[in-house]
Amino acid sequence: MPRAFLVKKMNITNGKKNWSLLPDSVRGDIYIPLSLFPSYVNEVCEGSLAEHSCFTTPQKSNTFLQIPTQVLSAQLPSSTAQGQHDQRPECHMRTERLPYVRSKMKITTGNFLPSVAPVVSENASKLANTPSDASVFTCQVCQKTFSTARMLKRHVKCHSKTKRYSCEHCEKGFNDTFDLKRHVRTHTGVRPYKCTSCAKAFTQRCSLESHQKKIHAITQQYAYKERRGKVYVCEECGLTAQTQDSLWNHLQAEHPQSRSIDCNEGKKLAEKDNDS
DNA sequence: CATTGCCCCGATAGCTTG
DNA sequence: CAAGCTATCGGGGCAATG
Repeated sequence: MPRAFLVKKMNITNGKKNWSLLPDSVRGDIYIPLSLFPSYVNEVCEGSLAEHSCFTTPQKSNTFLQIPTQVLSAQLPSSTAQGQHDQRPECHMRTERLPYVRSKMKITTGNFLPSVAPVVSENASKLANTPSDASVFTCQVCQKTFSTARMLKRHVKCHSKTKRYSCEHCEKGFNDTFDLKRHVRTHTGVRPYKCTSCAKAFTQRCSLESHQKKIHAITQQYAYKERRGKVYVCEECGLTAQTQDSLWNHLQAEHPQSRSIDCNEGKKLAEKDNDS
């Protein structure tokens, strides 16, 4: 039964939040009215063309899109919006629905606010002279900029139809193994993140932290984007271990048939090879 | 040594449910 | 409307590779 949360609909409410007023260090996101998105970009995104064509070398001129400076400097087209549109056939749950358009776009460089964001590489070259001296790599599909080619290359995949990892339960595709693993928990019911104040448990850490903050007034003492302690999750029963060895022992004792054993076996062997 | 791929992560949007 | 759920995607560590 398709969950309705997967049936996303366009909900571009201009002015819902004035993201341009927020410093990137605080939010890093801006909202893009769909009306500002050039229609021909959609055509460009068809098929795998995006994956092949949306690179620019750093600082080089960008003639792929000619979007007015005043438009882009305030509101850039949503990359994920187009990506989602293309990705519809990947999931049967989403087919024959309105194309889901994410209104959010993350500004990843952190070096500039939307109001002063460089539009094309002429301005980007100026950005390269910022103290961080970060190069700017621009996606030619959505004009999103990245400080490294590596980030751009990965971003380009979101414009592509192809998903490398698919869920064996629902055939939904993901670009990231971790995203797939996290998704599978929705089928297996594994909820590794348990609230210490009540009996509730969650599939994602942020859900737990949100719950603790709202319900128990427990605020995590972490800085923005600070990493929490790593937990090793048994995807068979949801048990969490503090170390890989603990998880390994648990798997051997409780789930000897688990495929996780095989995966961990490989890692263990690799570690042994490295040690020797 | 630079690049690349894999893996894991947090932040958050947009949705459903009660 | 608050709480909870899930997907998306950028950031970054680390090991493998050329």
